This record gives sequence, C-alpha cells and structure tokens, in this order.
Amino acid sequence: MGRNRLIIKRLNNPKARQTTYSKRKIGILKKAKELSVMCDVDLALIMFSPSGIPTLFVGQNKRLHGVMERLLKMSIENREKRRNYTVKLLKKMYNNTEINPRNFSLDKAEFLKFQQDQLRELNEKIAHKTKILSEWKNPQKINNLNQIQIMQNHLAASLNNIRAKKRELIIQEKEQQRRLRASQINNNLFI
Amino acid sequence: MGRNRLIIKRLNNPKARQTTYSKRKIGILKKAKELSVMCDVDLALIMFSPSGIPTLFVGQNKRLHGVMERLLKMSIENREKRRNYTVKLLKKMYNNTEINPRNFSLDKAEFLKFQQDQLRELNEKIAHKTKILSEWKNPQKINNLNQIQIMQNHLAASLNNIRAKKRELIIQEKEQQRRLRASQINNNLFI
DNA sequence: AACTATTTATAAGA
DNA sequence: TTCTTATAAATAGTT
Repeated sequence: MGRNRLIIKRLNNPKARQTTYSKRKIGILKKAKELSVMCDVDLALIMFSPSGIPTLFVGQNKRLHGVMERLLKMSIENREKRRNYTVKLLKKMYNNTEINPRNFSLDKAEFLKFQQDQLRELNEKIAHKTKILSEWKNPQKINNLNQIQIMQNHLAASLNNIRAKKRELIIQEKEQQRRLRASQINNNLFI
Repeated sequence: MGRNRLIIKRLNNPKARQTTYSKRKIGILKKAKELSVMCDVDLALIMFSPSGIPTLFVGQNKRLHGVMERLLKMSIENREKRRNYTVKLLKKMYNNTEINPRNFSLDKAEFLKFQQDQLRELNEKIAHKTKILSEWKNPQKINNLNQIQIMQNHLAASLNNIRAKKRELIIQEKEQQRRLRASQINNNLFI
C-alpha cells in the first residue's frame, strides 16, 4: 500500500517498525469498530506495541469485556500469583487434601463434573446473597411480620451504633486538628 | 469502500450483514496478521459471527494463546465445525500454507481451565457481596465519615419505611380477621 | 502530523 | 459462495 508495495515480513528498522505500528494500529482499530458495528458482531482485539503498551478494543458484547480487561491488566508477575491462587482454590475445593497441581489431569471427567457442581453451588450462593442484600437495601419489601420486627430492631440498633461511631470519628478528627495546631505553634517557637 | 461509500451503522438486512461480515472478516484477519508480523506485535483477535461461529487470530507470541482459546470454549459444542472452518479460512488467507490443526483444538483439559476461571470469578463476586453485606449488618464498622453519613441516612429512611410497612401489614391483618368474623356470622345464619 | 501517489480493501453486480 | 471491477479507503514514503 502507499508509495511502495511491501512484503509482509518483520521490519528490521525499529523506527520504521514503531511508525508502521502507529499507523496500522489506527487502521485495524477502525476496521474492528466498523465490523463490530456494521455486522453486529461480538469482537475483541488486543495488541501489545513493540514498546509493550497494550491497546484493547471490545465491540458489542460485554461478556468479552471482563475477560479482556483482566487479560490487559495481567502483567507477567501477576500471572504467577494467579496460578498460585488457582492452586489454593483447588486445594480448598478438595477439602484441603494436598494435591499436585501438575497431576490433577488423572480423573478429568470426574473433576469436570465436580467443578460443574461447584459452579452451580456458587451461583446459588450468589443469588441468595443478592436477595438478602436487596432486603437490607429495601427492608420494606419484606412481607412477613415477624421478620419485619426483627429487621426493625436491627435497623434501630444499627442506627444507634452508627451515630455513636460518627460522634467518635468526629471527636477523633477534632483531636487530630487540635494536635496539628499545637505542633504548628511549637514549630513557630523555633523559627 | 468499493462501488459506494457506506455509512458505518448496523446493516439491517441480515443477508447483507452476513455477506459483509464474510468479506470484512477476511480483511481484518489479514490486517491483524500483517501487523503482528511486520511490527513484531503480540496481538489477538476474536470474533463471533452473526450466526455465532467464533473466529480467532493470535499473532506472534504464544502468551495470549491460552486465554484466547478459553474464550473460544464459550461455545465448545461447536468445536469440530468451528475448527475446520477456521483452518480452512486461514489456509485460504495464507495461500494454502499448511496449518497445524492441533493449534486450534480445544479439549476437556482446556475446558477445565476455563471452568476454573469462572469459579475464581464467582468466588470473587461472593467475597465482594459478603463484604457489602457485613457493612449492612454492622454499619459501625465503616471507617469513613462520608460513607457513615450516607449509611445513616439510608438506615433512618429504611427504619421509617419498615415502620410504615409494619403498620400497613397490621391493618391488613386486622381487616382480614374482621372479614373472617363477618363471614362466620353470615355462615351461622344458614346453619 | 500532513501530504499524496499508490496499493489495498471492498460494495455491488454477475 | 466466488469472481469481477469500479471506487473508496489505507498507508509507505516524503516533507
């Protein structure tokens, strides 16, 4: 394209490489955007520049978004941490039985099923917590008189507690300001 | 481009959308390949066609490969079809250079990893919800004065709401009892 | 960062 | 889908 026809191979001149990257990056991002809009396509594009700066485009669907963003943030050192986290999680799932992370491919089929159960269970937990949270945020939605009484008592207690905490924090803040002023006065003595 | 200038917006005609996707997909894959080769760039591109068929390109560095493959597993049941399709497409792009299909195969072990990621994500969500819930249950644990004020207002409002709801429920209950008595009296007339 | 001669991509038609 | 071709768009080299 342009003044010359290029053969597609690695540009050896670093300056030319960077320049071409800058230009073509804009080009391909535009293409990605056009494609995702015109054809209503779920699309993700991620690039790491020659100098290591990442560029990300995600079109339409947000399901890809989280994954891509995590990928983007994931630096090499995090990757190790992440692996350790996964191993820890697996251990937990196996009731703290010691497992060799390199060996858990033995009973794949069964483990797959086990994981599916775990996923289902976690999803149920989330749904439950979401429900409870919504009751805390909008307690008037509760329809049972006993539960309402319990919640009312709790809310009243919480309100008292939080007021106390607030007073405490305000006193702390004033005390801090007093000390600050005192130290400033002391400093002035030595000027 | 081509015979006409198009405005970049969603093509409403499904046939045109599919056709344009087919053409532009080849185009953007070529661009991705060129960019990754010429500029020695780590690049990944994933698309889901209007009909749901995923296409993947990963350039240069293999680091991205695993993550991108896991993305593809979102529709693991279409695996064989997709694999053949992608290989065919790539062969075409690269002048029938042989491609090792192994690079595009997705097996149980990899799906397992994908599930692990999902598990991790769900666990993070649960942890987050648990934290928020604990703040609702014990608001005095919050240590930020602004947040405390917000929470206090919310608690006070909730308390009012729940008291109103309680009164409402009590009135409803009394009304119900009154009706019950009334109907019993009516019934007695016919005994 | 702009320009422009050329190459490349692609919309429409077959 | 595939090919053809007129035309729009991208971009290599230059300033």
